[in-house]
Amino acid sequence: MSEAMVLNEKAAGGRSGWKQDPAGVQKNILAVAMTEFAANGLSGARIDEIAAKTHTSKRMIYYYFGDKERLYGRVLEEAYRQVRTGEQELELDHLPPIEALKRLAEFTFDHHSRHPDFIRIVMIENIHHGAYLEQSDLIRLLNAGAIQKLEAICRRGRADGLFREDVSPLELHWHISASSFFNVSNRATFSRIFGSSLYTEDGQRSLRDHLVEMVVGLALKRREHPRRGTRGPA
Amino acid sequence: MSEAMVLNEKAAGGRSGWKQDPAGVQKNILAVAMTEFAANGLSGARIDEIAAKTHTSKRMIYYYFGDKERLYGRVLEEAYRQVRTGEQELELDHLPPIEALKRLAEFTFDHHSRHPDFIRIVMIENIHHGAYLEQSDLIRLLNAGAIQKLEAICRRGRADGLFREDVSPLELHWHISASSFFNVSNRATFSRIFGSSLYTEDGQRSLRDHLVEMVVGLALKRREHPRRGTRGPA
DNA sequence: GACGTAATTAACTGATTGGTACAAAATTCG
DNA sequence: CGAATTTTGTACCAATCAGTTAATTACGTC
Repeated sequence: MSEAMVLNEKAAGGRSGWKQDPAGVQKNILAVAMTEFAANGLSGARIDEIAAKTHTSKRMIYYYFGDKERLYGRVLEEAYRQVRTGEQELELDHLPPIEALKRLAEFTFDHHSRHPDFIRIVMIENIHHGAYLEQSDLIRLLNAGAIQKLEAICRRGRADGLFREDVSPLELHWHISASSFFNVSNRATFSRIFGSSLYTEDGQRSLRDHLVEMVVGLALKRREHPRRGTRGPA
Repeated sequence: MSEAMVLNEKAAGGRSGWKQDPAGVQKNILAVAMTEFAANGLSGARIDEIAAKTHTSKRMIYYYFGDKERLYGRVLEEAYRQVRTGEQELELDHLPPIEALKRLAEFTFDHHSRHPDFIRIVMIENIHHGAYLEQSDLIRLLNAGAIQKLEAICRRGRADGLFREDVSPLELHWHISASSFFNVSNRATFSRIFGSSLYTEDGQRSLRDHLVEMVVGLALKRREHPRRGTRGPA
């Protein structure tokens, strides 16, 4: 004990000339943690590894974030914040409803592609049954307006007599999200099983364009009678 | 050492009257491991926990499967085997192309819903960048014919002049998979953010029916000229 | 300048983990 | 039947892990 104290005195000696930067340190930890959790998941990521990749020490992770799970929860919030912030830049009000819907679907597809770490964090969160998301008021807040753009488009589309009366912004959002998310989330397995042609530039454009076509088809009023008992738009 | 040997002799004494069942033990381990890996992921699952839930000892896990990762790899194969086996039961050849496509899309959506553990294992495998799937010849074999049914439908649809000439079975498969998979994989986060209305019986039916409608719309030849510069099926 | 608090580093800790060593019972084969 | 092999269980092990302790430096206030 007294020997350990002596050793401590020796080892700690000599560190001086530094400035406190609480905000910077927290930010650095969060950034590194985001990468590590996205790469390895909550269970797989290692605090020592995260600490080693920051400009600070493991102690500060516990000082600022409490424990591993709370750090992960903060990373989850930060991931949502970054992505939702990126979505604000999309301007649709000046476009006619059909154009606006297409633009939104295209943007969403590409936006997901641009944020693989966000996709992975959400994948990991789903593996953990959304338990950490459940505890976050911030994520709820960040997502509160997530489908308002779609709602506005649907209102306008219906008012113009172009969209179905029963079109559901929630479902449209779901379908757009499904394809946009899956495109990133399952690329590893899908491409290994079925080849990587869909993950080329042409393949991605095709997927995106067809998603747009399908979503618009879902939103628009039908113009034909059913054909052969099917309800296909034909 | 000699004391440990004595203790070993004492502890091991008294266990007799058992029959060897190598196949049964392996099967039991695989079943338990599937549940544990699906629940906790590769990193999060614990060998001791898996062993405790089997009818055997941890030693047998290593005896039969070598190590944790190889066990996981076998679980992955087994998951694919079960799901692909389930898909064989679908008979489509007697149906007209449009009906067959609809039936396939519906079946796929429901089939995914019925196998949450498979979905979770694939999610986990994607977190691990498909690295374990990459090492499996069996999975490749199991998936070799995964889109043959779709290919046959598209051939028939094109021959009947109903489907687009450039319809891609691969893309159709992708779109059907995207929605079917996302429906299970992201339920935890989606429902926490947007509510659970889409995960009721009515909501699921709506999602499935709209998926069918969209996919059929993608496959069918268009019957109209573009409208207002859009390429929507209108 | 003294004091109290915040921020920071390095070393330490007990528990857990995947895997191994040893031994015993069951089974097979010549 | 005996020897070799397979199957099985228990106890053990070194490394890793998330988290903690002790100490030092920086900073703000009086």
